[in-house]
Amino acid sequence: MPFSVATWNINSVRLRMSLVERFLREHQPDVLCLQETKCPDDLFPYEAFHALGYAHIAVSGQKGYHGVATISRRPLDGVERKGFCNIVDCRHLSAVVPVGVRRLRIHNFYVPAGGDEPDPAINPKFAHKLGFLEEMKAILADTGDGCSSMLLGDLNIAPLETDVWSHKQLLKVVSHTPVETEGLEFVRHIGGWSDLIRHHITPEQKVFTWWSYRARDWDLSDRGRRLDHIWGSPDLETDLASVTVLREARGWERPSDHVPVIAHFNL
DNA sequence: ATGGTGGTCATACCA
Repeated sequence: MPFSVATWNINSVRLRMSLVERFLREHQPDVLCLQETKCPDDLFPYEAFHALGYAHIAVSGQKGYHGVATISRRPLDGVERKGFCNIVDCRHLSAVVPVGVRRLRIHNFYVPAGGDEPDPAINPKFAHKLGFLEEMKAILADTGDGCSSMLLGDLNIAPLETDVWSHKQLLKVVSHTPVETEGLEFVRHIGGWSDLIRHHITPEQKVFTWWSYRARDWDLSDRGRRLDHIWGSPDLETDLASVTVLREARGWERPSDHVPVIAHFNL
């Protein structure tokens, strides 16, 4: 049975609802995980999603900052919102999607960006990011309940050398410092997760999902990073059909600085 | 070494 899931840091769902609608019409993923919705739950644009056939929506939003939402054409069961680092940020949402005889738990994450200075001693935002990673080690691919699992979202870290435009020039830049890249890889390994984007696109090949707003010509300079991820329990590796990074969406009118990433499965 | 752009919510804060 074909099944697809997408992740997209939308940077304000209300401002960019027309882009979301275009994406859903053109790609029709079964499940869309949004980050940085910047939208309180009571103001979420439910109706626009319902009109496109997405009847099942779980949100964890707050005013102005952060916020995640999981939008689905199939029922969502067992919705959970985890808190991290004793801060009331809306950065996680999980739900279980029944697909045929199988059940798929989908964790939607928005990891803290971490500020500019990569030193936890002087930058509380970076300390928060490292603390968040520490607590993410508890999110396991196999929880023994018979579900396959996915962990996806804006993890704000580009772990591999080919996940950034210049490994050497970004080694001291937040998102690609060794403490972050090694930390994220540890979270992934200890949780038993497979990096599904890299399962489909070899590590030799550069892949980016984010390009800064500050570049004069993002497309020409191509100084991107792979900050958005799709991880899965190892059983999903054999079910994975393809992964699409929708680079063209960065060139849409008034774009997000992140683009959608879609994983297609045969479950 | 610096500033570059964009969103939120009304003034700086965050990315």
